[in-house]
Amino acid sequence: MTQKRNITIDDIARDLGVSKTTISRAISGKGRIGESTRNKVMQYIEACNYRPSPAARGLAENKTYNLALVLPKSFMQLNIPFYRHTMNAICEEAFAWDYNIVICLSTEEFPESLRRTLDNRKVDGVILSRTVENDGLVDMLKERDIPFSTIGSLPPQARGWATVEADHDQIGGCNAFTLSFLQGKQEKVGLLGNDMRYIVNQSRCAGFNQAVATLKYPEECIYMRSGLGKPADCTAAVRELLQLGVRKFLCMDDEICMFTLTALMQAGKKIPEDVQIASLFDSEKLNSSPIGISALRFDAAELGKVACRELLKCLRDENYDPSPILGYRIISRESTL
Amino acid sequence: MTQKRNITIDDIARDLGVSKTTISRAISGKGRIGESTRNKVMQYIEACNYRPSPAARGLAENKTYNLALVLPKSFMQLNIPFYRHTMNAICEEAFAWDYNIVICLSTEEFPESLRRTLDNRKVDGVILSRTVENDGLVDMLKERDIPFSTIGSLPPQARGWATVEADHDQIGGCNAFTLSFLQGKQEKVGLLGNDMRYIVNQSRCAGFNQAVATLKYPEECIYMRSGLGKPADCTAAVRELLQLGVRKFLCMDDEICMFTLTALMQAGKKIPEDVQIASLFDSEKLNSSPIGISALRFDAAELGKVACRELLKCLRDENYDPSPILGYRIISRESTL
DNA sequence: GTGAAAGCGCTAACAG
DNA sequence: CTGTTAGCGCTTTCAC
Repeated sequence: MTQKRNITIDDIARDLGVSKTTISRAISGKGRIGESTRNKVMQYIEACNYRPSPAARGLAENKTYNLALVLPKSFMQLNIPFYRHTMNAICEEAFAWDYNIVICLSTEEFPESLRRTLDNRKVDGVILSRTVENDGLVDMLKERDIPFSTIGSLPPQARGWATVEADHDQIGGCNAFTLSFLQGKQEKVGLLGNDMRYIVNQSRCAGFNQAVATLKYPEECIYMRSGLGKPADCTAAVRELLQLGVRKFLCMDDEICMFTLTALMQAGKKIPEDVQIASLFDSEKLNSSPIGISALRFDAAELGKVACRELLKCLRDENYDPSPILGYRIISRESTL
Repeated sequence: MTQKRNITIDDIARDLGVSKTTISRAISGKGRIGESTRNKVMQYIEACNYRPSPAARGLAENKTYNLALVLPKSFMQLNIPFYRHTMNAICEEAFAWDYNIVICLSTEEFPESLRRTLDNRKVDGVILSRTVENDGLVDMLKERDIPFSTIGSLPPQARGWATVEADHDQIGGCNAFTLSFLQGKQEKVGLLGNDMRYIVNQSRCAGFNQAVATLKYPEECIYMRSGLGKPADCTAAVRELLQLGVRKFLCMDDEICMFTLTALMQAGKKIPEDVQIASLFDSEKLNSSPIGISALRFDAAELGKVACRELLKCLRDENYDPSPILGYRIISRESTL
């Protein structure tokens, strides 16, 4: 029952007794065309359920109507809510523009997937799902001069390389959050984080530093520990800080926060009576905590959506915002009462 | 520094003083071509870093070199390790064949994403990441006669509709696992699951039933409860079964298993002394249990890989296995000692 | 406002 | 073994 050959623009032109140019114009809306002919064409198209071939259009226009979303392989191994939410939003936004998302599992260590996708000219633009220091992928994109947007800010030396650099107001948010976390009597505070090569961690750190500067917090009351990706490392750091008399634990992300919480509870600490804990990134992971954790909330989905949308606008030569900044919300829960 | 226009097959033909057909043949390997000319061409191509345009090739061959991976939106909201692992493997396999994966977030309730991708002829084939009863997506694929493979078996009435129907030996695995779980003295057993419209749950149930039949387990000792997607529902079911004297809890998947475990511990039961628990699906989620949970292990990544590979073989007109079945492993841990 | 014709870059008969 | 030629389906000058 399926027609062998797909119906083409020529078929329609013949059936309607007009030229294919006219059909093309009716569909694209470009060029001048009579209202009546246009309606006639659109109706016919609707009736026979015609769809232009993107391959042919792509060849003629030198476009693919595809965007690459670059995801680190670790996204596949670990449960990282942030990536899921951004990916979801990106797919939805792309759909709204009649674009498709192709997945590239690439990092600087394994750039092949993205590289070949670019070599093959399979996409019109790229979305980088995270930003890292000295990212070879960014260099690759810049060299080839292909439009791309980043989720998260680029490091200072690469500022402006991306077509779109979308981020939350990490610094402002972390500044405000730290300010409220540290209010009241001055106590020793620990800032715990994982990999500092991630720009996002650098920004959070910067926000924190702004806050302690404002508060004129003495340096000897501040303890920073990073590289705590493994639970054991985090536990060790927590033990050490407890020993040193730290009473406030600020975690750079949700995962570190859960590690820290576990370590704190193992140490027999009562929260918030004995010690306080909070996270600079809220996520559903914090839900598995027996106690509500105060956290800074960012809208991952919105960020993905914006990163995708502005890139698409650029590809369409519309006005776009090259560096959209999104807000934050401070969520207060029992852990800091 | 980037050459404005991409280098084409014609450029090479001209530079090398041969026809473009020759170039085409050298690249594709199809048709006869002299060893020496071929080398000459390949060398030149290598030197100038030429890549054929997939858009042009696609137009000529009526192919896209893209595959769609259909994922339920819930994948984006929930932490479901299975999807992550299959997706990872699928992307890798596609990469190995120089194909790209485009993501369609679609379910029967929201088929638009897949539908439009097909309407636009953006892909050569489709991979369905799960199978459900009466899936509208399957009908859509079959109607359009587009090659597709499923991860998981199709329901009986749709058997054979897919190009490739890849699955683990759910029935055999669940049979064997149940047999070993139920060994020893005959006790009341509960089978807990979520949505029975998923074919995978039906298969697991079938495997379980085979086992109890073999063991001549009396019907009044078997308690099945399904639709336990919400923790509260699961807890209620567990309470009820405990009341009824059930001592063995077999869970159809990792999530239900964690719910059940929590409910059991809340009820003050000691495992495995008081009650035993096991899961018909092993995953990293079970790691967050304080006690090792016996489980049936399937290799999600391998399944995704096979589903992708066999589909690709089919698209290349190579011999392929339309219904690959993968094995399982029984993992014994403390929960059933 | 509409049409003719020349591509876009590659594949695939069909000759030689 | 290699070249000629005619598309694939759509966009886009440039005339009319």
